[in-house]
Amino acid sequence: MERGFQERVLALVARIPQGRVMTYGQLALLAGTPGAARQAGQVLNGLLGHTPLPWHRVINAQGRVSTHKIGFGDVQEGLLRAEGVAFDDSGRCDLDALQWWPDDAPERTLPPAPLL
DNA sequence: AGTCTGACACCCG
DNA sequence: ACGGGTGCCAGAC
Repeated sequence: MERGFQERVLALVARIPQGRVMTYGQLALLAGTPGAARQAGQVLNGLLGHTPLPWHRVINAQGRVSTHKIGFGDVQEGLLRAEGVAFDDSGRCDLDALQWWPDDAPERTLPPAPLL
């Protein structure tokens, strides 16, 4: 049943707490495939509308939703707002404050610590 | 500081 | 075996 990458991404998405977010690149990283951010996006693209998973809690590294193309932009933003996520005028949210990392994340998949 | 562009990486059908 | 795709990053404007 294990499909590998896809299943791991979905498992991660399922764990994102309400009011928090993860990025595509982050999902790929934690799924064990750094650089496969676009594939993470493709995985999510498949389940829009027919999934119990909190797909709307996944945004891009710029802190903005990437679903406008597919017509789910407003929906996603609305769902996040309902959870307390604030978006500024340019449609961005504060990733530093809202991005969620699993507590059991291996150290090498942790966010780069500021060295200064 | 903000926005746009192009090269790049990579799983899945 | 091959190309697409909800991205990412670095560099230019």
